[in-house]
Formats: sequence, C-alpha cells, structure tokens
Amino acid sequence: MQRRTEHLPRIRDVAKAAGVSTATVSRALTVPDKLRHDTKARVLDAVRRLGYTPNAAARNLRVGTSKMVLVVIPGRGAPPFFSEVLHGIDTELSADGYTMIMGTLDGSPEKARRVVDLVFARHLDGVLVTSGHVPTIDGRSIADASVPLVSICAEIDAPGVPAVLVDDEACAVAQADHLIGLGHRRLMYVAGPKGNYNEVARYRGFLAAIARAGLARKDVCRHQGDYLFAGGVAAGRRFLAMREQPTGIVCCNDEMAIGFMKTVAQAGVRIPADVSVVGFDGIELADFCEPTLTTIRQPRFDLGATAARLLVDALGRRGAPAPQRIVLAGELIVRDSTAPPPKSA
Amino acid sequence: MQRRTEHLPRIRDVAKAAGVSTATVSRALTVPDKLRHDTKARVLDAVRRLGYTPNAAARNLRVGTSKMVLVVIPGRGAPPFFSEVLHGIDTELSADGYTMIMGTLDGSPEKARRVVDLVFARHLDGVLVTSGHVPTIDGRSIADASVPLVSICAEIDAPGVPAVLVDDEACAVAQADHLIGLGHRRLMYVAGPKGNYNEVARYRGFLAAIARAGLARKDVCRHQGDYLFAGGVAAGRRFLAMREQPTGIVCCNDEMAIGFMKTVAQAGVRIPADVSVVGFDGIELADFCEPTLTTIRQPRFDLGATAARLLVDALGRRGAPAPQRIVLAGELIVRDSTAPPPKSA
DNA sequence: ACATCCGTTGCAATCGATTACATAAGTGCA
DNA sequence: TGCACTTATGTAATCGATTGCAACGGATGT
Repeated sequence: MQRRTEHLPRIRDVAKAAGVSTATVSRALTVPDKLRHDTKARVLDAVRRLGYTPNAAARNLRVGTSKMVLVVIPGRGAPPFFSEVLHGIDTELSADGYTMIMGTLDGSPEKARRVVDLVFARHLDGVLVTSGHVPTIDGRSIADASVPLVSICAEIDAPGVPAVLVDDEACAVAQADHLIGLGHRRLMYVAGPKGNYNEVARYRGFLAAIARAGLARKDVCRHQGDYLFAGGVAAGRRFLAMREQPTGIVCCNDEMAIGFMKTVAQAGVRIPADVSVVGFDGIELADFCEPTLTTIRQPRFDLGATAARLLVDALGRRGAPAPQRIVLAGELIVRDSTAPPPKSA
Repeated sequence: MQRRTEHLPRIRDVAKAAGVSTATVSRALTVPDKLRHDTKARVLDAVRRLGYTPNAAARNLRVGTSKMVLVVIPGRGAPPFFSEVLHGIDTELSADGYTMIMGTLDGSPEKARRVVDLVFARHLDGVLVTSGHVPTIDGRSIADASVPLVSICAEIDAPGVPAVLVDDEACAVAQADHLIGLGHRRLMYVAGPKGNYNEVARYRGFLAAIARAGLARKDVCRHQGDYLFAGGVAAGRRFLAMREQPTGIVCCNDEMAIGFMKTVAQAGVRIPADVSVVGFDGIELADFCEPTLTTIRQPRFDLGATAARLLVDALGRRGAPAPQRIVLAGELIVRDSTAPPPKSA
C-alpha cells in the first residue's frame, strides 16, 4: 500500500475546513458562478489556506480528459529544425491550458511502443505528428485510437487528419531553379532518409525542375542522405572523390548542407567559387555558418502554432478536427553559398 | 456526461473475454509470474485480441504514480544549449519507462503557475530543474511539494536537492586565463541575466582571474547581457561605440558570443586579429560560425543523463534522492576566435 | 395558506484500475 | 485419510474528484 508521506490535502479536507460538501468545493473551483458569494469565499479561502490543488489523476479519470497533448518528433533530442516548431506549439497550447509531452522517435521499437501506449492509455487528449512519422508497433498505429490528430510538415494517410505544411515540391523547384538560373548544369541532390514524406516531395520537385530545364540524366546524381550532419559529410566525401564534380548541390535540408560545406571546404574547395550549395529549412545555423547558406526558409514557428491551434480548437469542440490542409509559404533566401559556376565548367 | 464514442476496451471487457476476474487480468499484466501458465496465456491472448491498454488515469489514481517526469527549462522553445541536455535526459528516462514533460518558463506568471500546479496536482513523479529556475508562484514553490527534485547546471537552495553541474567558476577562470595568457590586458565581460546562478558563478571566476593577473579595474568592463543572441548584438554595438576598445571579450555563453562576433564583423572588425572572443557552453553553432568560437565545452548530454539517472534511481527506491553534488568536467576548446592582441594595443 | 419555482447545496454513484483479504484448489507429509 | 501449508484466483474496497439527482429553503403568485 502506498504511504502518504506528506498529507497533501484532498478535496474532503477542504470541504471539512470550509464546512461544506466535497461537491461544493469542486463547484467552487470549476463553476464558481453557481455558488452563493459567501459560500464561494469560504471555500476558496480554505483552498488557499490548505494549499489545495485537485489531484490530476482523479480528475482525469472522472472527466475523461487530461489536458495533455503529445508531440511526436523524429530523431534524438530536439533537432534544430524542430526547436522553433516546438516553440510555436508550446505557445498555442499554453494559451489554452494544455501541457505538452514530447515523444521522440529514434527508430527503436521501445520508443514507438511507449508512444503508442500513451495514446491508447488515454493519457492524451490529442497528438501532433511531425514529418509523417506515425508511431506504429505490432500493427497498432496511433491513428487507430480515436484521439484527434494533426499532422505537421506532412500529410499522413490516415483519413481525415488535418495537415499544416509548406509546399515541399514547389520549394524544391525553387531550390533547383535558383542554381539552374545561375547557370549550373551539373547538379547533385543530397536526399533525406528513404521514403520520408518531405524527401519524396522534394525530390519530385527537383526532378521536375531539371526536366523542365532539359538537363541530361547523366549530369545529375542523387546521394542518399539522412537529414543529419553526418549525411552531409558523407556526401562531401563522395563529391571529393568524383571525377567530374557537379557545380551545384541541392540539399534536402540545412544540416546536411552545412556538413557538406564544412567537409569540402576543409579539402580546399571554395564555396561558392567552385561549387554552390543550397539548403532547405532555414534553421538558425544557416545564417551563421561560413559561408552563409542559401536555403528555403520554412515558417517554423507558424507551422507549429497553426497546427496546435487546429488541434486545440478541435478539442474544445470535443470533436474530430475538421479535415483540412493548410499550406504555408516557404521562401527562398539567397545568401553567400550560391553563385554562378566556375568558367571552366 | 462524457460519451464513449468508441468503446475502447476496459479491464472488465478483457476479464469477460478471458473468463477470469479483473484482478487476474491486472495481475497478468503486472506480475505475470504469479499466474498459472494457461491462465496467463488466455488473458494475454484476450488482451491482444481486444487491443487493451490500461487506462493511465485510473492506474495513476490507484497507485499514486504517473511515470512522468517534468523538465523545467528557462526560455522559449528549446534553446540550443538544452537540446543535448534534453537528449541525455530523454535517453535515461526512456530506458526506465518514464515519459518526459517539458515545462518552459518565459517569465510569465501563467507559465509558472501551470508548472507549479502540475507538481501539486501529483501529476508527476519527479522534476528536473535546470539553471536554478525553480518555478514559484504566489509563494508556492515546486520545492515545497514532496516531489523528488534534481537540479541540473545549478545548485538550488532547497535543502537536500542533488545537483549535477560543471564548475562554472573554474571554467570561467579558464576562459579569462586563456585571453590573459595570450597577452590581453583590456577585457570586456558579457554577462548573463542578473542573478542567474551560472552568471553569478562565472562572473566570480572572471573577477578572480583578473585579480590574480593584476589587471586594473579600469581595464575591465562588464556588459549586462541576457544569454540571447540579442544580448550579444547589444554588446557588440556598445563595443563599437567605445573610445578605448577592449581586445578580449569573455562571454557568459555562446549565443551572445556569436551575436557579438556577427555584429562587430559587419562593422569591419576582424576576429581574432583585432579582438578575441571566447564563449561558454559549446553548442554546435560554435563550431560552425565564422570564425569558429573558442569556448568552454560542457558535457551537455551527460549533464542531462546523469541527472535523469539520479532521479530515476531515487524514484525506484521510492525515497528522496540522496543529496549529492556531481561535478562534471568542462573543457576549454581553443578555436579560431582567439589570438594575441594587436601590437598597437 | 398553499402550490410552484428557482437557486443552492448535499448525497452518492461513477470513472477504471490495483490490491488486501478471503477462499478455493492443490501439494506434501505423517 | 487428514492436516498444514502453499499457490492461484475471486471479491470488494479503494484511490480522489466530478456530477446527476434529490432535497431544502425562500420567494413569488394566486
């Protein structure tokens, strides 16, 4: 049996202190208008004196909600891209009294299992899913629980789930067109993890752009990346080993772009004189690295905030979120990492 | 009355399906060894068939724990310094089946109130506090609830709270000594927010170092900062406006150092030829900015992981954490932002 | 004076799981 | 076979708050 080490006050202690029933205490805290003035005053005074806070588990059990929202994030810790997204989410959620739980996914089944269990344990009122990573284990997906979902930065194939995202494909076209417009004809595409929602859409945009520009397939290569710094480093190594090096590098995200730049720069390659690099995301780092990185700026804060608002609204209506697709604008930011290709090329 | 939109299975549904009592179902999931083989098999099969997950609120209410840990973080979103700390925390917590709740503090009373309420609502098994920011509102502090606490990157004045930190003062001495050793005699100290635990300790170290080096007070100035990029920018502006500019800048954290560098570099100041800058923290950015930043590397992952382990151990023992003070090593990383002062100085 | 109605408050059921205690079934030994 | 003892399972109390319904008192209307 658990021992109550410190007798934290319960509702019945407050009731006794105020000389009323527990029902009245509960009402004083939730529907104060329905009480007589003096009763309410007496109760609230007792609440303050005893330092009473309603037990969350008991309330959750009774009312069937927890005021908690899970945010599912791929990768370890809080990757640079997501910090601002989280900030946006946190801001909106807080405004409505919701608390945020972070569920990081690193590919391990244990992590996925705990996330799925949290959802099915009804510990959560809603879930925000990023980048299409819908936690699934043993064939159970969080989309199967009847918990409101909103997707950020991706559309997921569960029916009726609203999504907030930028137009990855169009932005990828802008990336490639920028280099092509500068005169680049030999391009390398540094991809995200295989099958990743954003990767797929961005690659599609890339292919569309090079097709439109009439580039030959042999002038374009694709390097399989992972969205991480390490993937950019690997891409850089491969670049250095190539006989006929591309002059323009299109990276699927900023982290890889920066890893690439750092790697080839150390080998004496000059950016943008020898090779141009364009990233995707617009993380802070992109404006501080050397050279500063031309990239696609995503409205990270707004992505998070908008999705959170959608979810909170749905929860307030106690219904499923209205299925919709909100597309926010991404923007090409031209900085110092891109220039026309060298004459010799 | 709440409506059960989708009849998610309850323990009694499983009991019925397996032909046993609810007690047996509960035991099959928590103490499987105490059941006969065939009974256990029958129950677990029913659990799987129905897709049963125990309701978290009910369990929490009954057993008095939630397997949730709150991490209190100052500032909005997840500041660069904390991303790795969070990663360390998350890794340790996950390993023991704990879930992490993030409580960001932005100075607003509402945020503080919700954090304090969470604690007193017994919604949490333990709390990790960073940088000495103990949420307090209306005179109630989370240290008053009888919830196990562990402090990261600071000691807090509540009695018996374990702390995991680096020796800020010694590291600050190393920062200053590095510049002094290079020959700098006119220094500027860019401080963190007033009264911040780390700021205080680091400034103490700075003062000790300049005293030992016999620098005159007039050769040293202190700029009030805020740990943010903006604070570094302000410090840079002030630097540019000074008649007799210092040659060495000691920053209380990396973000400000980078803000400073970017600001003065835009005005034509060369780093490290004209002025040397040293930061504190060792965030990723410090290795990607231009020039790369000499700084103190904190073992960020380990700070988080160690603290989380301490807390989890205490929770496992169902007691208060053993009060202790774990000091991890910080390390001076010399990069390109520091060099001897210009001859003319 | 009596019926009616409204605003307050209390009583007790309820949310869903865990677990102390009771009980039934099985095991070993004399 | 009978008794003590262990093991497996069921019964029902319990965690702490919320809330439908009942009850009560006072005001109003006829």
